[in-house]
Amino acid sequence: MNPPTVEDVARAAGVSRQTVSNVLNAPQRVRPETRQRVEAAIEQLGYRPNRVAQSLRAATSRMIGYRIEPMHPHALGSMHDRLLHALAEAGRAADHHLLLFTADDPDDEVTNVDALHRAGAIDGVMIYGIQSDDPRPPALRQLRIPFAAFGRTGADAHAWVDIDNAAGTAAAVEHLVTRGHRRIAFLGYPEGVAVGDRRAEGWRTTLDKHGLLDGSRHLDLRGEDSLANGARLAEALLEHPTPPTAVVAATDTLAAGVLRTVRQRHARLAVVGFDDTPTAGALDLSSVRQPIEAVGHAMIRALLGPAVSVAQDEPAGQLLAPELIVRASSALH
Amino acid sequence: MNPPTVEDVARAAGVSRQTVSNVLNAPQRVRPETRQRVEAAIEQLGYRPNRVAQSLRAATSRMIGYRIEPMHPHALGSMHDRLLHALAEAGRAADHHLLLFTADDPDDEVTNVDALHRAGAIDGVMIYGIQSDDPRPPALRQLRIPFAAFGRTGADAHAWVDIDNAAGTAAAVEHLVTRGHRRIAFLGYPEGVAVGDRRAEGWRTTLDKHGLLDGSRHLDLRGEDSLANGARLAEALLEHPTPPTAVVAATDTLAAGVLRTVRQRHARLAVVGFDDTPTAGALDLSSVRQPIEAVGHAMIRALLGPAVSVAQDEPAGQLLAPELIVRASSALH
DNA sequence: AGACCTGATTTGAACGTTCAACACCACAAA
DNA sequence: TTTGTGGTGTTGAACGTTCAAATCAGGTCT
Repeated sequence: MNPPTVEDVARAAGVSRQTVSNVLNAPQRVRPETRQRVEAAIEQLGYRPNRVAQSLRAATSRMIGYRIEPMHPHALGSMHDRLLHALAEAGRAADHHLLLFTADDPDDEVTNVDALHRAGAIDGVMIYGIQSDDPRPPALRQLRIPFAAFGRTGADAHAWVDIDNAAGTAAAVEHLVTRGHRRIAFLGYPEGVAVGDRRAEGWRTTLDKHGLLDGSRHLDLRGEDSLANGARLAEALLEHPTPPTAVVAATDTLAAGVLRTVRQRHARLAVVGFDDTPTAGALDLSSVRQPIEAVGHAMIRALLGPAVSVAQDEPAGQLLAPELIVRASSALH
Repeated sequence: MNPPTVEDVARAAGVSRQTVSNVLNAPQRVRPETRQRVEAAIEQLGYRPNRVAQSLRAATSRMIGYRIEPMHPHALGSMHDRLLHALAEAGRAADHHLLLFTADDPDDEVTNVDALHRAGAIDGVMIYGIQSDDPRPPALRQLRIPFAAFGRTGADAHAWVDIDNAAGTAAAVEHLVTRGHRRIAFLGYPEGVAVGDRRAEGWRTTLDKHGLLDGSRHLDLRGEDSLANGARLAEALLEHPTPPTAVVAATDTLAAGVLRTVRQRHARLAVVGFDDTPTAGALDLSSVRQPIEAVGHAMIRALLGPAVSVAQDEPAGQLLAPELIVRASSALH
C-alpha cells in the first residue's frame, strides 16, 4: 500500500538495493540480464524513485523559485502566464520544477528566497521585472544563491536573458515609416525605468535614421503606465498644432488608452503597442510580441547550464529579438 | 559554510539534537532556561530546518501540484494569474507551496500528478476548469490523491469550490432590468459546457422572474468562445426584427466581440461580460467579477482541512458569490 | 529507606536514496 | 602458482530530521 522503495524492487528482483539504483543511474554497470530482471520488477511494482530522498542525499531539490506577484491593478494581462508556462515547460526537460512563493517587495523577495534556499526547498530562483538599480542581483550573489534574470541591471555581472526592446520599437517605427508616416510620437514610462528607456531609444534612433527627428520634441511623452494616462497623453498629442499621424507606445496599456481617445474623437492616428497582450487582439491593436517561450528556455539554460559546463565561459547574457504583429490599428490608414 | 543543522545548533547550545527539535516543535517540553539557550544558538547560527529532511521523515512534502496551461489563444487573460497568486498566498499561511507542472490534456495531467505524487513531490493537487464529465476527479480519487477543485462535476463527491455562476448572470440581468431594458439577450458557450449552462440558467430564470421570457427564443445564442464569434452573434441579434437592447455574455471575450460590432455599427446595445478580465477595464465593459482570492483560500482549506478535522464532516463544496462591476458599456444609455 | 512518579533530556532508529569501499569471480599476465 | 585486473555485485554509511524508547535527576508517598 505504501509506495514501493528500492528495497522492495531489490527483493522482487533478487538483487541488492544498490543494483536497482545502478540500473536507474548507471545502467552500463549492470549486466544486461540482471538489468532486465530489475526493470521488470520496477515495471511490475510501479516503482518511482522518491524525489525527497534523492534531494536529501544529493543536497539538491531540483526546484526553482518563482515569485508570483499580485496582478497589477491596471495592467492588461501580464507576461506572467506565458513566462510561467514557458519556464515550467523548459524546466520539465531538465527535470526541474517551479516552486511559487509570494513577497511584498524586492527586499522581502530576497528574504523569502534566502529562507527557501537555506531550507533546501529551492536550488535557485528566477527573477524578472529587473530595474537598473535592482537590489536583487547583488543580494542574491552575496548570498550565493543561483539565479537567472529576465531583464538587465546597469552592471549585469550575472546571468540574464532579455528582449531587445529597442529593436521592438525600431521595428514599429520602420513599419509606420513604410506606411508613409512622417510624424511618429512615442509614449512611454517616466525616464529612469530601464525597459522604458530602451524602448524610447529604439524609437529615437530609428526616427533619426530616417531623418525624422527634427522638431519632434513634443512627440516624446512619458508618464504612468495606465489606460487613463494613455488617453490623456493622446489628447495632448492631438491638440498640438502639428499633431503626429502615428504613435508608438511602450505598452499595450498606454496604447489602449490612445485608442480610446482616437475612437472618441474619430481621429486618424495609427497606433502600435508593446507586449502583444490578449487585449491587443481584442482591440485590433498592432503590437510588439516578445518571444516568451524562447525566454523561458534561455533562462532555464542560464540557470542550470553553468553546472554542466563551467569551462565554457558562456556569454553572461542573451538578447532575444521581438516580433511586430501588425493589426488594423496601424494598417488601415 | 554549509548550512547549519540541528546538530550544529545542539553543539553550540550544549544540548542534544532532540532538544533543539523540541524547542521548535514542542517548546513546552523544554525548560525555559534551556529553551532560551537553544533559541539564542538558532538565532546566532541562522539555523533553518531543512524542509527536505522534514519531508522525508514526515512522508509529506508540503507541496501542492498545479497544472499551468498554455494560454488559450483567444482568451483575454485568464483567471490563472489571480488564482495562482491567491493560492500561493493562502498556502503560505499553511506553510505549503505550489509546484507547477505542465500536461498535454486532462489524462496526461492525471498521469503527471500520479507520478509526482508517487515520487513524494506533492501531497495533493489543485484542479480547475472542471467539466461536467471531467475524468480527473474519479481518477484522482481512485489513485487516492488528495485534491480540491475549482468547479463542479455532475456528481460532486469531492472537495470543490465554485463561483455561483447563475447568480452572476442573474445580477447582470437585474442590473439591466433596473436600467429599463426589457429585451435582454444571452450569448454563451455551446450547451453542455457546465459553466456555460449555469450562466445561461441565471439569465433565463431572472428574465422569467420579471416576466420577460416570452418570445425571447431568438435572444439565446450559443457558440465558440471567441471575439470573432461574439461579433458575429451580435450582428445576428441586431438584424432581428425585434432586436434586444442589452446583452449578457458568458465571457468577456464574447462581450468584447459584441462591443466591436456595436461600435462599428454605432448601435445602441448595453453589454455585460463575465470574468472582469483586464480587457473589460480597457473596454469600459461591465463585467461579473469572481472573488478569486476567496476561492484560493477556500481551496487551500478544502485540501488541507480534512486532515485537521476528519470528525466534522464539512460540506463537500462551497459556493461563492460573484460581484457585478458596472462600467460604461451598460450604464451610458 | 525503598518504591514510584514526573519532568527534562538523551540515545537509537528510521524515512529512501546514493556514494564509497569492499568482496567476489573469471580470466589474463608474469 | 601467484598476482593483477576489470566487470558485477554487495554492504556500510550518510544526508537532516523526528518518533519512540531509554536515561537520569529530583522529588513524593508509603
